[in-house]
Amino acid sequence: MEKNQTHQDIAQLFLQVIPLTGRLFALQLRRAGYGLAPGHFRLLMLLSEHPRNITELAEKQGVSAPTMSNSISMLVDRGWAQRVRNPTDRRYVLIELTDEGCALLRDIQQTLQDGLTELCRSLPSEECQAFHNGLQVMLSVMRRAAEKAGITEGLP
Amino acid sequence: MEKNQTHQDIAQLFLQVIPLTGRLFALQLRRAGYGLAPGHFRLLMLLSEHPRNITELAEKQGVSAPTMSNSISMLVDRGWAQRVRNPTDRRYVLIELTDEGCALLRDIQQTLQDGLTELCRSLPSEECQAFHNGLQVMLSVMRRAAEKAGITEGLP
DNA sequence: GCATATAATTAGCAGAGCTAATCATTAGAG
DNA sequence: CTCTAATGATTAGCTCTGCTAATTATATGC
Repeated sequence: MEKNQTHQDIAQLFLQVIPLTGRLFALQLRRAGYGLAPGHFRLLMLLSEHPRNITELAEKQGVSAPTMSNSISMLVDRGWAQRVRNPTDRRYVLIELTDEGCALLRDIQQTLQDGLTELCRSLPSEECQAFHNGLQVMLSVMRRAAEKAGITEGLP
Repeated sequence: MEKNQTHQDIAQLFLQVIPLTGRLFALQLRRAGYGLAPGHFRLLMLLSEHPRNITELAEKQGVSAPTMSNSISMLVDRGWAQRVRNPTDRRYVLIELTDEGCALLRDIQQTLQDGLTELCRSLPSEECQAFHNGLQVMLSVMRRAAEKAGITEGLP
């Protein structure tokens, strides 16, 4: 029973912190002025690993294929990605980041990272450590959740 | 220099785990079938504390007043909230949850909580503890971030 | 008592999500 | 070999969440 108590506490904390964090993430991204939605940041990260096709991206992102197709069109229109038809099976369209797309991702990552690093700076080192450990557990938990939800995670 | 290394690690982990978590959160909410966006969940939580006016909600949520007005209209149309004019200053509109709105929030909270509790069940107890500690630090960090970003946080 | 400030809404736009329908290409059965 | 399935991507048409600019209603203050 004691352990279930902890699980409840975790769930309650989680439901407080995640929506807040999500709002902040969206807000920072909006203020950065690139017109990127929160989901597109992850999309850029997926593409930065290696080119992928629409269907795979849609699955990994947990959205429908038409939605992904539109998102990619947006990235292409802005010069951040390009469509490449697979010559051996011409049904497939491989999406790859352009140099500008890579630069954009690096830029946004750097901005967000700087902000967070700044926030961590005033943290006592044991809290820093706790944050770090907690994030590691959270990542593994969320990866299992992703698997269960059918959105194959796919980041290294 | 060693501490900055930790900060970097934290930031990188954070940028991996938060977008993934956000996608999962949005997906679960979409699949729950209430037609709620991730931000609306937090909005319901804010309203469940006590009634607030549009401007205050917009600030706390980090969106513009017109956007908040529209979101509230949606909640009202679906019977989850109601507008009440403040009689002493009739410019203000206080938004309060209806009983249906409270029930909806409880319902969604329960669903999300159950899913997370289930995921935690298979976690070794020290990882559970690490997750819990990490979330506490994260909450305090995000509250400071919210303050810096000008979205006064306001949850207890 | 009238100008100004404040709270909320409306108008009008872009973009992200959906389903259903369509187009292009490949794979497979006869 | 051809003609039907299946598969991948897109288009069409909708809803909803964001935004800014403009409008309406109410209070405040000189």
